[in-house]
Amino acid sequence: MKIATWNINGVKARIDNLLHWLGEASPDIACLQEIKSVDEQFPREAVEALGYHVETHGQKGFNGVALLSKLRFDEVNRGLPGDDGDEQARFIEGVFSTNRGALRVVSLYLPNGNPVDSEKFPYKLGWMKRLELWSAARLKLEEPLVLAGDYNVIPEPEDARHPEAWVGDALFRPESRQAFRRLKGLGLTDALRAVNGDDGVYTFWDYQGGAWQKNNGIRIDHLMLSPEAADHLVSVAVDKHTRAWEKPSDHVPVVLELDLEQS
DNA sequence: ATGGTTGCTTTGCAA
Repeated sequence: MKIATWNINGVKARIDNLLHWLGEASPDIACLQEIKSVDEQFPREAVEALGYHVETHGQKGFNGVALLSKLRFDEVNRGLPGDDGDEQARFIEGVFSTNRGALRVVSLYLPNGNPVDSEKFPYKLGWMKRLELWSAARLKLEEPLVLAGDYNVIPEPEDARHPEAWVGDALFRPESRQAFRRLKGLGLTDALRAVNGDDGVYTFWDYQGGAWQKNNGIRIDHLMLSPEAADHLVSVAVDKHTRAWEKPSDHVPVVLELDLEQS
């Protein structure tokens, strides 16, 4: 079972890249972020033609997440609980049937949080607290759970080519990193870190300043696994080559393989 | 070096 996450930075601008990547990577479940589209305008027919079921949680202009799955959805839940006033589309959960029972997969787009002296930073930290509470409740189910997405958090200095340039940024502020550590402390495994160690693997390179050419990257796209999912961890790969494509997203896909089968 | 790039809500905003 291959489960991937990719911030595609606009599904309408990226549809050719998305279809090409789905064809070559063939994930069983793909978690997309920043579709920047309302549900009605998501190019679902083109994706369905490749054998995927499509569930979206979109909004006009920005944010928006989606789940694409070769498996039938048993259940879909939109929105992160804990704040009825939160209108931003950043969270969608799908439930699937496997040979080991229910598998839960979340596509999440955590708030960026910049600038830190605006209301955006407390919104980010509040969102992370809600994610922690939600995760703690889900972990009690003792099921395979994959929390995949753009966390907008650089967990450690090793996750940036130039960590000194990120000091003070919402992605690297102590409060953001602490909240990420609290999430891990619940018992979640950072899959890419577990497989690769601290060896400078990145998932995002800014469009500006020749960041890609200089490998000035950061690792902010993460797949967090419950113990029941981590027990089945086979491999994690970063599809770095997509960053060199025409009209690339500034993020690249991360692909997780679990020793689970659909049923 | 107060810049640089991309996508959408477009001549501003969010990333």
